[in-house]
Amino acid sequence: MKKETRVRFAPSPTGKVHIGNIRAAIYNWLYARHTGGKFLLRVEDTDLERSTPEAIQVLFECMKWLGLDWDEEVFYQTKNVSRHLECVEKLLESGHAYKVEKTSRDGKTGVVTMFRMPKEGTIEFDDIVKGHMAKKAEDIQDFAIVRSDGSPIFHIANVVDDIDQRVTHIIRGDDHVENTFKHICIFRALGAEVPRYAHLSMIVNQQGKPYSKRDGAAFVGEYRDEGYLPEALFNYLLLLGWNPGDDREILSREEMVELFDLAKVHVAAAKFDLKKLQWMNGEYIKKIPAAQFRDYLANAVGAGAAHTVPLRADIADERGRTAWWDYLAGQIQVRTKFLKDAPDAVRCFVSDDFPVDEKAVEKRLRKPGAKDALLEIAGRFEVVPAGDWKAEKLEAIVKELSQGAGMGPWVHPVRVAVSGRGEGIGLFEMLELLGREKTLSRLSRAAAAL
RNA sequence: GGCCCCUUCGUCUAUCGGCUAGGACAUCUGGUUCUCAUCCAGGCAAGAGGAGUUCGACUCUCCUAGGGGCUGCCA
Repeated sequence: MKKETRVRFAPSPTGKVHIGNIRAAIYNWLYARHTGGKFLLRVEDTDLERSTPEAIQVLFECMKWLGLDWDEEVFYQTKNVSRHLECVEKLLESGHAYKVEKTSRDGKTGVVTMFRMPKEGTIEFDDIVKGHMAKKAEDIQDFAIVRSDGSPIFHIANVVDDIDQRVTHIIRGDDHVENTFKHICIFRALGAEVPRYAHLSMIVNQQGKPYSKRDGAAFVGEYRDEGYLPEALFNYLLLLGWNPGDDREILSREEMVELFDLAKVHVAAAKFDLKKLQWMNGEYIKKIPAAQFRDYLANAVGAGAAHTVPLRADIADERGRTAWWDYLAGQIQVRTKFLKDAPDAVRCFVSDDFPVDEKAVEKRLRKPGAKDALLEIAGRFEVVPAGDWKAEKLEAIVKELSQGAGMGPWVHPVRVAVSGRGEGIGLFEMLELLGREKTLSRLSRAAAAL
């Protein structure tokens, strides 16, 4: 029987979750799901000074948001310290480690435990993405594994935990390649099987530099706050360094799991392109089921599950209200780039107290002829009975008014008068949704203000 | 400095010795249109440089240049 694949995502909770980091999590998760193995989460919190509970909470939230569910219990590195030290004892006994008095960079002097690197030979491994890697043992210095205060250092903790968690594949950032040569030596010294490695290239910023904390938009939570859909971020990050081998770019989670292949992961660093993420986000917004999008909007503006239509007393029955919301939501969905911006487009339909864009007023209303246009249109609309108040009918009226000269001069002032904005859903659809009464009252209110 | 890795349109990428170098995003042009979007049609745009191997090189080898990683009692 083939050994079960076990991978782990092992962040250190010293800050917010970085996009490069979360991409490593995505790749690990996909590899586990693809192989039917296990995806483990290990919190490497041995840096007591910088690790915080808040960072761990943020980590969990971000993973949950992206749909990265892990198997088994969360493994906290600090809880395995006795095992780390036990293994250090073994290394000391076998001569793979030794103690020495050292002075650190910041001037502290104390006794640390060092791992003894082999002095000759070559250390090699076959990286699933980078290919064959080799390094002369003499090029690697002995390195510390226990601090002078007795606490284990990353290298030993990381390896011992991987042994204890029975990790079979280590998929992590490129910045760990050099460590890998060291870690392989520890695995061997401990008599453990060396796992397979896959090192992922970095994601760099618009300037082509590795993301740093100064970059902004480097943290997963910021994308959520900006209104990006988790599916879009997930898909985008996946494509930064991997592709299914054909022209498909928008992939369902199932397709991703089925097609993901570590061997096809790109070796070179990839630059993060916000424009493409935005496009992808729009694609995913279009894919939201209509009813779900409609409910999101209704909830966002307080209409809730009852789908109330505050401005339309004439729409009384439940079916009519839902149909009204379906119509509105359908119009808005295709124009939505960021989910969080969509509710603003709804305000003028549910309240008379809607925001007004002064620039639009200046451009479309405070113009010679605008007032007359509003009054003229209002006059023509007034004779339309409530039963005929449909987009097609209203459009026909304005078409006739404009006599083939273009509806712009009529349409623009009306739009701003009834919605307070210069852009939005089709005007006649807008008027139909608003209803006869509200349209007429807003037109006269706007005309009176001019 | 030393060791290691990387290099195809502006960006993400396809190509695994036969290429008129394909797609997507961005951008530009045109169409649809009442605005903003959507949608449709089309355009611009790439193998870092140099040697070598080969009938043939983006693809293999070497050198150079540029970029990156590591070189901690951080992870």
